[in-house]
Amino acid sequence: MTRSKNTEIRRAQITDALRRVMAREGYEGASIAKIAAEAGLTPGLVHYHFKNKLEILLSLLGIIIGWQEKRIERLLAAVDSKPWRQLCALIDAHLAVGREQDPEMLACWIAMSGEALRNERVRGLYSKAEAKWLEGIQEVIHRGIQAGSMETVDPPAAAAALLAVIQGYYVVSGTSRSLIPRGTAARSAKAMAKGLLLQQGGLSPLVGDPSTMDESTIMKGG
Amino acid sequence: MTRSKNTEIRRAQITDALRRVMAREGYEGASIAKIAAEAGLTPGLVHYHFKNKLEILLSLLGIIIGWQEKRIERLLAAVDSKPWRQLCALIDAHLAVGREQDPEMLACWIAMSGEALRNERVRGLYSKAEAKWLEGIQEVIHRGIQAGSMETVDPPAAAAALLAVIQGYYVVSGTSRSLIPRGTAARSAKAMAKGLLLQQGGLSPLVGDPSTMDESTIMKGG
Amino acid sequence: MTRSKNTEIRRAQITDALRRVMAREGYEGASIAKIAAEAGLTPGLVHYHFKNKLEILLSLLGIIIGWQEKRIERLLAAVDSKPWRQLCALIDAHLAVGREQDPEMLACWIAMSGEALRNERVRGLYSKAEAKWLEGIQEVIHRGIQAGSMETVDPPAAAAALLAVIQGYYVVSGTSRSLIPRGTAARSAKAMAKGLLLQQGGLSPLVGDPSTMDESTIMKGG
Amino acid sequence: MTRSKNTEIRRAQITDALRRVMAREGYEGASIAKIAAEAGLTPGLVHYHFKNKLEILLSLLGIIIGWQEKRIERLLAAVDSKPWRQLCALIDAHLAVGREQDPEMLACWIAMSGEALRNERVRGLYSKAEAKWLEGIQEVIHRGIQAGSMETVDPPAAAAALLAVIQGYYVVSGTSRSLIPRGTAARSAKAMAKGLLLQQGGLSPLVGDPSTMDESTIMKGG
DNA sequence: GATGAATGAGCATTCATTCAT
DNA sequence: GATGAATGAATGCTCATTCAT
Repeated sequence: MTRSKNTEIRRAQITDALRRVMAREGYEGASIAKIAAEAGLTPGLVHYHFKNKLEILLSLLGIIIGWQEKRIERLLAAVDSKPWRQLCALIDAHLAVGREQDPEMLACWIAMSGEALRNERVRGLYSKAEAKWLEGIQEVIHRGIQAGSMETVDPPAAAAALLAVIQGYYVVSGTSRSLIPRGTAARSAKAMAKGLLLQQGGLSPLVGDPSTMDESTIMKGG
Repeated sequence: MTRSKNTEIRRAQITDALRRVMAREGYEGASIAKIAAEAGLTPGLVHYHFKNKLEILLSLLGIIIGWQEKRIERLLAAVDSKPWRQLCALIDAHLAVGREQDPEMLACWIAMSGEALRNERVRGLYSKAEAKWLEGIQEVIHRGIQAGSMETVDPPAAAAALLAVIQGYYVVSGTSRSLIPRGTAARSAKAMAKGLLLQQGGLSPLVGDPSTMDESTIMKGG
Repeated sequence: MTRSKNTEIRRAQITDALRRVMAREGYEGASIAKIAAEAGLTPGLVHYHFKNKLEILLSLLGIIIGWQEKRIERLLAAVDSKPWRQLCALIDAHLAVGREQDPEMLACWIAMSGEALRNERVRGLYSKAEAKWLEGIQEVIHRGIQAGSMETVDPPAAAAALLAVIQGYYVVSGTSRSLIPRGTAARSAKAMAKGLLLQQGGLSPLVGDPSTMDESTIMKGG
Repeated sequence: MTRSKNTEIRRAQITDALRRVMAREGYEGASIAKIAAEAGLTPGLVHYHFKNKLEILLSLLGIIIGWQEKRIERLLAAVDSKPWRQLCALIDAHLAVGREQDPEMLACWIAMSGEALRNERVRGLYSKAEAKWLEGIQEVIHRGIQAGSMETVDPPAAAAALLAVIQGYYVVSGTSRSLIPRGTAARSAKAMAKGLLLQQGGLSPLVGDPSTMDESTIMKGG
């Protein structure tokens, strides 16, 4: 009696199984049979709980977005923290050694980017996940500007740049791990954030049209 | 008597067809039948010129690497150019509006990253392409340090960071184009390069252990 | 609730369909589509019950071995029978007119010998089937020697020779049926058994090195 | 000019290539491409010289028959030889250690038996090859009977039995080599020939209807 | 004669999905 | 809810054969 409606449990099992299989074999490679086996269920049951394979992927994306949301909320909730502190915490949350994303999720994320390219619904949710990231970063930048500790002419561009940095480290570390010296990702990301969000006097030309920029301009800035 | 060979032409046709189909449908989705149709050939002929599907992918990767190589060589050949100029040129070559990678190639590149995760031979070549990028960046940084116009404690890390930025912009612009304000990629990337390669006095703590960093330290730097 | 299994029934259907198709078209000629059609099933279902085509062949071989085993056990179980009687029964079981192997199974057996040449797993099982035959023959010869009614310097060689006779009649009758006068196989095989297992005084030189043998030696024996 | 009409050379090359490939891979496994490669030719050229794959097989069979014919003619030409000598020579020619058929031809022969089962033209020629064997054996038996050194109520059956022995040793040694003790084939075959062709007084019941035969009958014979 | 390109049918196998039980 | 059978379309690939050169 009371044990009816285990639907949610089953859906979670299946979604999580997709995550693990997809990390190993990609989305196309994650057959219903493999997902079912990974979840300890039968293929038929998978389709009882999900209309089709795409729905499982969307469910997984939804869960990832939820995690993202919670993580960022928690970080921003530390209201008393200074903006730079929060930004560094945000970067560390994604890139710091030891606290690094688990490789399974990383492979999964890269695989999803491929699906996002060609499926509108996946792209919608994937964008939403990236947008959550972006919002968090933007919020911190906004506070930094308010507090006077950050400075940029184009806050959305700066936030997008930091998002790109994080995504970029994901892809490169997933596909050619050895190219990134161990433990440098978070540190470099912070240095780059500094470049984006601390305007040094005289350096602005560098940020401007590169065609008008020459070595001497830069040297002056340095 | 003996019929003349057209293998190279056909291989080029097929490879290019894969590029176009893969941009639309991913690697798994690019069936031999679709590739053949795209190239205006029959499926059997595709296998006459390529041992299997993977070989077409590797052929495509090889071509991309060749392009990369040439592009970077050309940029670096302008020996008289100042390092910062060269670095900006490198960044522009990959990210500047107008000269942007064609979207087909971009989608293709993302799809390949997924294959690189799972297939050793693809990963090998993919890494090689990334390594070519990296070499170019490192070469410029090296010159910049020699010339005294750049400064960093960890050149390989800085180069890797810039590689990640480029890859990151690719992925984000491919999967959620609207998140990146139009025309800001190259500009932001240069600002971040500045953060990496221009050490401002007193700012080093930011680059160091974030746990020892507080707001005041950063302010001093700015 | 849970649907009942019919795998064994289906596997038997499919295995038997292979036997029939293979008799007509050989192993390579027995496509999954043909096997499925012969069994009244769909090709997909064949692969639901068998991992691949080879497994169907091995299943068929296993069944044949089982039959062999039972037939021979039954024959030998007649313990009180005299060895020569048992040997004749064994020969009759394989070669006697009327009780002859069904032609389908015979064609199947020849087709399998071709696969046994090339595939290790098939060869292993095929050998096992032949070894079962051999064991039966050897057991009877052993009893014959014990009882003093049979005589040979090399029992294993004699048993192998009788195995070859049986296999030989199979192949010849399968490939050029008219060459063997109807109804003579079992009779001739018994005469040959006599030559192997009844040592006549003075005849040994015939069995020895043929180079030392001349007509007069043989005549002495006869 | 003079070098035109190399057709026969090419046909021989191709036929011989089929023999080698078929020994390794069977008839179905011997693709035109493999045959061509083995012969050092191009696939197109194979079809210039042979209408289709079957014709190559028939050509090969024709050659084998020719060999058979010559071998047997040579043996029988030694008219002065005594019949038992000739029979032993015949057996040795096929089964004796050292002079054994080359394994390539043996595998080839087994593969052909499979094709003979289902293709009428192959079966026709295959039978013809076996018939040549048979003729040789029958001729020797005839001489033996004339000379009084051999004795049998059914010469064709005896000849067929010896053919079966030879074919049987081929198959068994091809498919499960270890079952036949090394070097015993020819010796056992001769012993069996003796059983067939030397009627010992009182033994006839064994050769007759087995249902009328009992142990005592046989013991009398021994 | 000879080459290599091209075709089209066929192959074993995989798989998302449906459905009877 | 849950199972396992069943389907049918697709996939990568092979191959005998044809043909322009």
